[in-house]
Amino acid sequence: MKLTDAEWQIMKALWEKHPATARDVAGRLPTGVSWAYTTIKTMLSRLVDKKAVSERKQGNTSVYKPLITQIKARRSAFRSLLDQAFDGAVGPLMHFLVEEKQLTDKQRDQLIEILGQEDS
Amino acid sequence: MKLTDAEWQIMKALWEKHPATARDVAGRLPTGVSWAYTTIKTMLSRLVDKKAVSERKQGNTSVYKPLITQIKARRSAFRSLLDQAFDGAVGPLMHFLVEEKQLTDKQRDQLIEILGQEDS
DNA sequence: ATATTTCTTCTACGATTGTAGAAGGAGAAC
DNA sequence: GTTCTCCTTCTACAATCGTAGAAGAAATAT
Repeated sequence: MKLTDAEWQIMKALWEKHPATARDVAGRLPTGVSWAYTTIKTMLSRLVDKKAVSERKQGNTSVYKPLITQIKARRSAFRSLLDQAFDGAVGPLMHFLVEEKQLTDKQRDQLIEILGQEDS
Repeated sequence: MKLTDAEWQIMKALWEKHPATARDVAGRLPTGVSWAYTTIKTMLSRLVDKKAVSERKQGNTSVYKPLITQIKARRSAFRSLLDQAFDGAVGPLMHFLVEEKQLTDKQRDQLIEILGQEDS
């Protein structure tokens, strides 16, 4: 289940709060993303087609719920990145992170701590 | 510099060995990816347009070189994933990795080791 | 009842992506 | 010198993506 950039915006809004109407979604888009109401509806319809979202009529108005979890979407996006850019392996990614100093010292320490919590 | 899926394939071939002709690139695509020769040429042209690749005529034949490094492409892809799927922060990604058991024990230990090598 | 607002569905349209054929020039083989 | 082969450039075309207007139905407000 591969989501496009715009679809991620919609999904994020939906994960934050659902069920939600198109109007609700509009209200939860990050400031800076200001799509026409119908744009949001189009996106939602496409997501429904893809079975990423469910739609139910509440009177005259559609109410939407995510059908795929954020975890699942993350897994898929992560997999794609790994396969595409890091030879499909976590190792190269880790090297990248460390070498590129994408990790601040604080983050690194934090990470070590996380990793230390055996089976938390 | 955002690369598409197909463009990544071409770039990977080019990073592996360059300068390279379209024919060279063809020879280095993973088995399973079997594009028409002209498809590869089209991709290369688009990458030249994007200034991701340089093109130089060697007699009648074009010879290509990557203009952006793999590191740079990785950075960009990584950034996109982070912003899109992990609230733009490394922390959530790490949590994801650990919680999702995307890291095997061995990888985790390995990672801890990498992180331990202060300023390597 | 009428006017206004708010939804919905349908249709559209340019840009990008993946994929490749057609046509022609140039070098190589015979 | 004619035929192959290989390379180039141009053009194409369907699918997907980002974006949204038009038109009509329904609810709400006056």
